[in-house]
Amino acid sequence: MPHRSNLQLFLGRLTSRSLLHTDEQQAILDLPAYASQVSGNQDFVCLGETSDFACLVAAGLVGRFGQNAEGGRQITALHIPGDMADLHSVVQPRAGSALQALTTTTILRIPHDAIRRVAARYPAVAEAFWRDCMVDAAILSQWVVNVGRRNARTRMAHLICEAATRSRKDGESQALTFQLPMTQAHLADSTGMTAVHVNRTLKSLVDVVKFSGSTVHIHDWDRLAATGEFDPGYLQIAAEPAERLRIAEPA
Amino acid sequence: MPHRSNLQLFLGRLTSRSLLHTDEQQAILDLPAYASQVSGNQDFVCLGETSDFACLVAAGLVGRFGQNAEGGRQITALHIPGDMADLHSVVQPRAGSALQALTTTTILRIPHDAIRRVAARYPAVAEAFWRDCMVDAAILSQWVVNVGRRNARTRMAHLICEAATRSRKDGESQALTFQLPMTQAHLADSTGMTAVHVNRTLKSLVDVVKFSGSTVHIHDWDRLAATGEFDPGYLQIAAEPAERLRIAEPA
DNA sequence: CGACATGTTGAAGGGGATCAATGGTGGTGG
DNA sequence: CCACCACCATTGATCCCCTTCAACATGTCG
Repeated sequence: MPHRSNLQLFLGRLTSRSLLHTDEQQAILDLPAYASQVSGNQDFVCLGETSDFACLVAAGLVGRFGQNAEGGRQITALHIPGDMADLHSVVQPRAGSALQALTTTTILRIPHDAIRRVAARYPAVAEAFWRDCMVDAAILSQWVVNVGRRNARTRMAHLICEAATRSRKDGESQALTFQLPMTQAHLADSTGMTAVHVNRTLKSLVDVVKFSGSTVHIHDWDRLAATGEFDPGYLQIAAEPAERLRIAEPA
Repeated sequence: MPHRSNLQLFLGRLTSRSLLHTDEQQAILDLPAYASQVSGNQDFVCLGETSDFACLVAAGLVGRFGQNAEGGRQITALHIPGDMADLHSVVQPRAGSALQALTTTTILRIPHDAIRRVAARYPAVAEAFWRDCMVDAAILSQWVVNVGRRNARTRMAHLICEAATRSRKDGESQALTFQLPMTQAHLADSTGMTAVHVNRTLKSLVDVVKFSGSTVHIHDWDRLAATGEFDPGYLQIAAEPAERLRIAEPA
């Protein structure tokens, strides 16, 4: 199956927080997936739409968008490759916000039916799905704090720290260079700022972090994390297998 | 059992969105619950703490709190009676944010064990729990938009509309008077503003909505909803039983 | 009655928005 | 191969929403 490696990436996300047996892992890898390309700044899930599949990001970058009455856009979540952008749609099929590709993106559509079948057969998988959704919620909660109670520099630094940490490959230490194909307008929509002010803020951070095209170079992680008031705990990235949880069918 | 009516309220929340059979409903009503009082401005779940119970709000008001480095507080969620304030803790026992009573509050502590047993025995209940958590996430997502892309008047109006709609009793139409025991400082922490500016903003809304102590009087719902850009869809309050979902064990 | 939380009001300042223009850069087609 | 165009980054000038600080009023509860 050609999509195997992408499902593997998603499985890696799950197993970094939840303990799954090999048959359960296999069931996830065997999920049917239908690839499609979406070009930048194009919605592939629209507000209010009812879908019968969930979207796994295979490559590129996806943003969840909200909007105010004047048309001002606000990104409420970012999804990088390996993320299931709308796993919640399994349990709540009517989309409460739009999903848009921020750059050319490949997504795998996975039918809700198939996901539900796996979740019904393996309670530990259902639990892992639920937990994954709750990590997204924890991130959302941090974003409220970020936008509500931090100034521009801190917001921007926090966003970059989060993106860097989430981009980290399983087992690796913090990468100081990673891909983040966002324009300054996207950064503005993520932080509740203006594109103009994003530009000025990035300039003020230039000796700590630097964008070159779609790759980010962090020169001083400690300083970036300090100015971003960043504590990675909420991302629930288990360092040790022992920290991974399994509630279903206790041994 | 003395806590029966509170569990009934929680059950009502669940069944307003999910279809549950009578035995499943009964299992929820039979959950063990240990009441405790918390006085205002007092944390009862602390950041980073690992808990083995979830907290059902029986009376009063609860806020989930985040903080920035300078000590600025940000409320990221409000929980009214009938809400399980940290249902997510079932699947993620380490608290990512603090829970604080905003006024004198009664909470019922329900052991994770018991909740897990019910969820394991009745998949439809597990699904209802998951769905309930996703409604909280949808609210969180709206808060990001609110704080990120709306001005003070709109923010405040939106918050009040949301509180009013959530306070609505099952089956009733929109109440124009309801309890919301929050100080202006609490409102400020919920909207990412200053207490001073909350005061001025409320004054500018005075012919649409008015606080008297802890009760809110809405004089003109339509105008309040319009200035708050409020669309209740995200709260997923099913008007018709037919809109309620059940995925497990399809008929 | 006194202490303390909460609400109210004024004055001044700033962080970020807004508006507008210019400079890069990559893609595309003639 | 270059002209053109769309998109993105950058910079300056001005404005205003909201913050900050400070004082005072009001209420409430021991």
